[in-house]
Amino acid sequence: MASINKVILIGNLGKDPEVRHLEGGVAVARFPLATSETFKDKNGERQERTEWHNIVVWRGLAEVAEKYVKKGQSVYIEGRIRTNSYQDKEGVQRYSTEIVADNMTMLGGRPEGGAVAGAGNYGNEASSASVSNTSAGSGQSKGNPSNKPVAYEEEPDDLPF
Amino acid sequence: MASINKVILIGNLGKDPEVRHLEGGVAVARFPLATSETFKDKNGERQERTEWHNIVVWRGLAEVAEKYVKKGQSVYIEGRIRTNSYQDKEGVQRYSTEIVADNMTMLGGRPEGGAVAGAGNYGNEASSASVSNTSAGSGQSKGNPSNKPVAYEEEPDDLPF
Amino acid sequence: MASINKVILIGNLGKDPEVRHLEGGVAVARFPLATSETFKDKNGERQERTEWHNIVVWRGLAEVAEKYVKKGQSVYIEGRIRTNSYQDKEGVQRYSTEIVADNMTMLGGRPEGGAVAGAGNYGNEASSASVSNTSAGSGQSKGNPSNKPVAYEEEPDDLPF
Amino acid sequence: MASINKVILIGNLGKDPEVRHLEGGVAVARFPLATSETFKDKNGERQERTEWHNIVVWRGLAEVAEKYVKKGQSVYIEGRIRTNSYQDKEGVQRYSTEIVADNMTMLGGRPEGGAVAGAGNYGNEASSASVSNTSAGSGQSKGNPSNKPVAYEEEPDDLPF
DNA sequence: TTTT
DNA sequence: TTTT
Repeated sequence: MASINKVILIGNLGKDPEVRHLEGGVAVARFPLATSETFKDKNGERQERTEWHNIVVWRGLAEVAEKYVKKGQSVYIEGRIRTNSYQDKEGVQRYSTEIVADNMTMLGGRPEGGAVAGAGNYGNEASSASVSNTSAGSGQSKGNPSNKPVAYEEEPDDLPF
Repeated sequence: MASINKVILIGNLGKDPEVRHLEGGVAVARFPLATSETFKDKNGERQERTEWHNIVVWRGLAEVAEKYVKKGQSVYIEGRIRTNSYQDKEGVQRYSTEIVADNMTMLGGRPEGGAVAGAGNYGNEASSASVSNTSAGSGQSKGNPSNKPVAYEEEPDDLPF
Repeated sequence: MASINKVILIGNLGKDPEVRHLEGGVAVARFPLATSETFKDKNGERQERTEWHNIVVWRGLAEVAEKYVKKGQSVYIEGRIRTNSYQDKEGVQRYSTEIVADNMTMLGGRPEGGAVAGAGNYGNEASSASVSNTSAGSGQSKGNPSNKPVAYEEEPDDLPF
Repeated sequence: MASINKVILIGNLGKDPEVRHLEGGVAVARFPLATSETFKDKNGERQERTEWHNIVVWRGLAEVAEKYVKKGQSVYIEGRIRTNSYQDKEGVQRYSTEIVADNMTMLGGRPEGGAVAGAGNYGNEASSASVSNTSAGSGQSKGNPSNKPVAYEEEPDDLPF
């Protein structure tokens, strides 16, 4: 059936990406991304609300995230919403929502250390669709022998990442 | 800070909208929306995965939803992601993600009863930005004396709906 | 430099797609797509304005367009804006804007003949990213010996279509 | 009829905005915005293509553009495509495409003079939906006695800007 | 030149 | 947990 599931975010990373290399060499990176909006409450006072998004990127984009994207930086994300369900220890069905990104573009922002020079610095490298999403150097294991995907991290070939 | 939080969905309603009228006459409608994607698994078999989105619409759009949108129909939704947090009965912090829609356009689809004639039938009424989002006829209470917003349903003037 | 160029349209085809097969078998389809908006003029009268978009689709999507998409139908298009420049016969620089689609999903609508049954009928076939955008059967020329791409229709491998 | 016409751009201003104040005090700003994409040509060489978009912003956003947005800066634009038609001096029908923005967010970038301090500096002021789009201080004419809207710049109340 |  |  005709279906669209599309998300566009511009926000700042709350932490450095956490990168894992699954069996077969496929990379996955995760990081929290903050978006905030300001509004006036009923007393006319300016308020701010921050939304936290769990971003997941796969393969080539994950390796870009690993190398170039840091806490504090601003990125553009294009992807889709995905809600995973699992059972908590009491056996209750729980849900966890994440954004699977298929495009990520760095916009600059305030990197921490200082190593990353400035806004848009790695724009070309990181940009968007041109970053290959095919398996990222399978075989060239980057020292991740024991990492296992968590329960809801199904085999990458099973799902349309 | 520069921030964008935008969602675009095309999907089908899993149920008729549930509409409530808060104090002051502000309407809120909620309904589940399904999007699905097909992909090949590692055996080359076609698989389908359905994503369920919790849609929330306010004020004028809620009244449009109440009158014209039914289970099975296809709608275009534009909005933003919002994650509410609450404590479950064990005191554990839980999260619930919804899509607050600020544009909703009917695309037709498969209404159930038959009362709704056809695709796009009410398109003009329902369409998008032209639907007023200012308080929907405050005072003209539609018989909802006891309904109280749930905990995370804060006062509408407190939040940028 | 960090750059995004993204268009999302839902509209109706003004004509059947015109399909051409370039040397090498790459297919290109073009069709006009109407979007319309209604608004109140200063006398409070409802007015309608229709926008016409020149849609271009390549390769696999062009073949989907050729087979399944007809005048009158409603489609979802995702793509990017592209403005071609050329000189008119007086040597004046002119511009022509088109939308290069990389995702096209049929939403139904009112096909003419009647052969196309109903809304979303070919949704699965046509849908989105899963439609291959790799060269569409090169070699299997579909009888297009003399068609040459127009001036601004550069070699497909030269441009990121 | 169900119709969507939506554009999302991130790019850099090619010039400072040109602002005009129509009768009634309504402001309009225009500026060219560049987006660029890189791709490999058939020789495997990296090529870049730049797209120029004619951005138009009205009312409150125009005044934000006038005050805070400068050549070289990076902005996020959300709007819709609009193609105006006119007759050239030979009486031939010509078309000119522009993007009417209804959301503009500054992302920083490379302002020229140096007066504008840094990335996202005026983000809060400029941001998005919160910028009023109602008539921008009618009466407080900013010294624009003779400027007349060009032919295709119809009365603002006639069109859904 | 579409659709409502 | 980010940013302004």
